[in-house]
Amino acid sequence: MIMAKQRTFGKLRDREREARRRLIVDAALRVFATRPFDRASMREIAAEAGIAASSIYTYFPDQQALFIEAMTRESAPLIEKLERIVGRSRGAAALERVTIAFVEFFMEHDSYFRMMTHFMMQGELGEESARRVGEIMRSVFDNLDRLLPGKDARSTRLNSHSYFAALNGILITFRRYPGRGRDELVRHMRQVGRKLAAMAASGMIEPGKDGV
Amino acid sequence: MIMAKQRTFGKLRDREREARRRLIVDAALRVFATRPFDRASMREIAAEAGIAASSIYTYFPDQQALFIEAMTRESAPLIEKLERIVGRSRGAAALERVTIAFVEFFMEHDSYFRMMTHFMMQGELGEESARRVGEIMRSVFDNLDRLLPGKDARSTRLNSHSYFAALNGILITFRRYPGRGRDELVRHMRQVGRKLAAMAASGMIEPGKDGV
DNA sequence: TGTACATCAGTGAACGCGCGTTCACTGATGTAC
DNA sequence: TGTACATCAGTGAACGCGCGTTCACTGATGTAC
Repeated sequence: MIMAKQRTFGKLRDREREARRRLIVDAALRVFATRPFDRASMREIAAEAGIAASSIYTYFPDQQALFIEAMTRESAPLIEKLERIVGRSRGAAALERVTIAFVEFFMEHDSYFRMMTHFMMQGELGEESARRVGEIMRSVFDNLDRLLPGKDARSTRLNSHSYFAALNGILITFRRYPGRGRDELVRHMRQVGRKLAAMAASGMIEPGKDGV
Repeated sequence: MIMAKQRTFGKLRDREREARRRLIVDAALRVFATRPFDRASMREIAAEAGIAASSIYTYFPDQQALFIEAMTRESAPLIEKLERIVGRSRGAAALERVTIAFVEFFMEHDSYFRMMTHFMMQGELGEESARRVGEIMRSVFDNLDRLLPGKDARSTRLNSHSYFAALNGILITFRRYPGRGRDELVRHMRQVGRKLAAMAASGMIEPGKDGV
């Protein structure tokens, strides 16, 4: 009996702990919506969550762990969106839809994009962080695989890698291209995206394999 | 006479000033070879140049100006390399050569790549800085234009933008892909690059326009 | 049911650090007469 | 040629800032008897 009771209390405590972690991550995401993630301080996130900065360390070992958690959370809707598109269409049209979705998503989630590229570029991640970044990337690759089938699994994956790189490049290169307004840039990125999608459709998809 | 003398002295002084600016930029580049540019402090660059940190401010208004100058300097050999390739070859082969050159150059000039993406992404550059970044990008576009002619000037430029984005994406995405060694990654990036080059060659270059 | 004790999330203040930049000053060099 | 003065590159120390993280402590809650 005592054991059972303890277990129940333990579970409740765990659930509360989880809930509090979530609140902190929520606060972090709200702060990230305000400013680039690398200018979001622990103090500011704590203030947004209504707790002391030191309290964050009860739930996360350090800043990077919190950031990675926030990033993982924010990636979920993108992955779902890609799955939905890939689930109901194929071929060049689907590729174009994925591309546009990618551009729009990252324009809406600026901090996430910066975080993702930051973590992809800096390469001094802890083991766990590297694992989680890798996992997000693989989810994207898996979806692209279904749109860009090559002559075998290896070649399919290479297609996905190449196309993902191109997608990233669009955002990196033109998100802040100097001297143009935001709307103009979004239009331009869509255009570049469509170009790349068309190019990939004609250059990558093996005839008769696109499942349409 | 006096005027002429003054002018000569003035010129000499200007030349010396230029030479000293160069020495500081040289030192900065040496430091950038050691660590990511965003961890290179003014103090460290000054130490490398053998002067006091405060002396840098005699030659550059602030850190960003120095960094942009260093970046501009470091971009010169890349542009020259691209020009050489484009000058003596065309079509799919040239595109592949450009792609490989791009990958190799940025693997050798890590800090430059990080700086370039940093400045492209952050978008809060001063007017002069934005102008210089834009200038570098345009130099690359101009060279790509000659390899990716479209049906008109507008479409040619769109091709170049798209391909440049893809090139950037390769580096961003795979330069530090977790769990792989550097050589393995370079091989992978070359492979991805060749894939994209082939794709662009078949999807972008208008038949009869590639000048081969 | 009441009381002494244990646990632990949460806190504010402080630590230690590193940074870009400013500023009063120096000393060497050039200028004027 | 010699002397008083002006210029200005270069300096070291300090300013002011913001940050991630630690730590001794608190007070509320749960536990044991």
